[in-house]
Amino acid sequence: MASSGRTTRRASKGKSETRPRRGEAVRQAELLAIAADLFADRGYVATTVRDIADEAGILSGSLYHHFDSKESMIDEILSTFLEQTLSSYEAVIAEGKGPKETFEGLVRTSLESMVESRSAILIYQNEGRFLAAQPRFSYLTGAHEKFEKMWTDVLKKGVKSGEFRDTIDPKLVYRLVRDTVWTAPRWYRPGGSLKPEKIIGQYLAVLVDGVSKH
Amino acid sequence: MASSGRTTRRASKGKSETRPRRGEAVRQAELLAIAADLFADRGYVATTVRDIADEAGILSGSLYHHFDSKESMIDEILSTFLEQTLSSYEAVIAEGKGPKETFEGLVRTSLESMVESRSAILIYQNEGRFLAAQPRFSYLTGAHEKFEKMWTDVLKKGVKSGEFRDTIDPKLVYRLVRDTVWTAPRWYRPGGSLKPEKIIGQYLAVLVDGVSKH
DNA sequence: GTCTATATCCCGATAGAC
DNA sequence: GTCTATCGGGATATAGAC
Repeated sequence: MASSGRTTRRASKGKSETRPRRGEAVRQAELLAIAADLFADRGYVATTVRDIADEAGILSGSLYHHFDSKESMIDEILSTFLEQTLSSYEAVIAEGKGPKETFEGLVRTSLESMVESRSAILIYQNEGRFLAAQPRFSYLTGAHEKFEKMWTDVLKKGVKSGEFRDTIDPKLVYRLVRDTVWTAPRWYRPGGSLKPEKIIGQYLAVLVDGVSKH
Repeated sequence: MASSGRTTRRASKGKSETRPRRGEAVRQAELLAIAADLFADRGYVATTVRDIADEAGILSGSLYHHFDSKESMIDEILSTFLEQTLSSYEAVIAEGKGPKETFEGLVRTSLESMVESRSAILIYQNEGRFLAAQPRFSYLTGAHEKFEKMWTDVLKKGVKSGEFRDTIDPKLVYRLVRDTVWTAPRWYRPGGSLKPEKIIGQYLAVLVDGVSKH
């Protein structure tokens, strides 16, 4: 969900709406998907609201019926993505397996999210640092800290259990792994001949072997 | 060097120049360093020529005495960086050591370049894809192909020699390693307490162990 | 080599008709 | 829910004085 207090959608004025069939939420999601692809490909600043409207087949002014601002669009995209990621990480950890399997699970779920959330990951990677400086996007820092704790906890447990080498620095290895899995969407093409399962297999082999004791 | 045919600097009109002492090249390098830091921190599109001029203590119009355009600045920054990187990779390979040592050398020289070229690496990573689509920056694709060949050649030799696992896919492992080493400048801070040698040590341990046969 | 002053363009966003 | 029309602002770049 979007950060508290924000209104992404303009307030609706009447109580009964005549037409829907497809609700406003559906239309909003369509427009957000278009915006996300453009933000990911060209960058947030370089993408104009006219670009987004063009792609949607409407005029730029019409976008403001659905969203308060360009900023609220990227806000919605990022907060939704972070929610999903946090939830998928929690699910992996809740399985209660050993450090090695949990580490594998985190790598796997991160890479798997490329298929559905490729644009959001790219936006998170490319625009995150810049946005995190603004109060409206302070939740980015919060999510970042949760992620770091989850990953480093698993790494530390693996060292303690003897499965991982005791020479690894959990914080640095976390950064390596995080940067690795979140950067793959730069060249991964959904629907291409290179399947996610192959990428996951190769990445798991290098990363798991890279931290394990032999 | 900049790509052929471009004139980054305005043509000088006279034959004898009265003043230099510190040549124009020095002043240009100063301004480029300022621009590179801003491009890296805020993004190329979000950085205005006024930002650069402010930081240099002059007015925006004055910048155009030194450079044709904002675009020629990023061009100069990127082409210089790619030249240096290519040259450092060639030096490592020319040592003629085994696949493992050569692989280590490539990782090491990439990470070491963070200290001197942090901004350029960030710009290359963040703006490269967008720029490569323009004819002026087609040399980015050329450099990219050379880098890929160098890295994958080393990986293939390691597989052949038996030092690296024969299950690795050189192209995919190359992408993992490349993304890993070029993403570290996102969080590395020159002059901070986290020394490059420590990062290099941890990264080498994971990556070399991750590809090696045990 | 820098400043003054400005041309030209395009951005995000708004008001109100339909 | 989209279009018409437009605002106010800020962008890159230029011409010429100093």
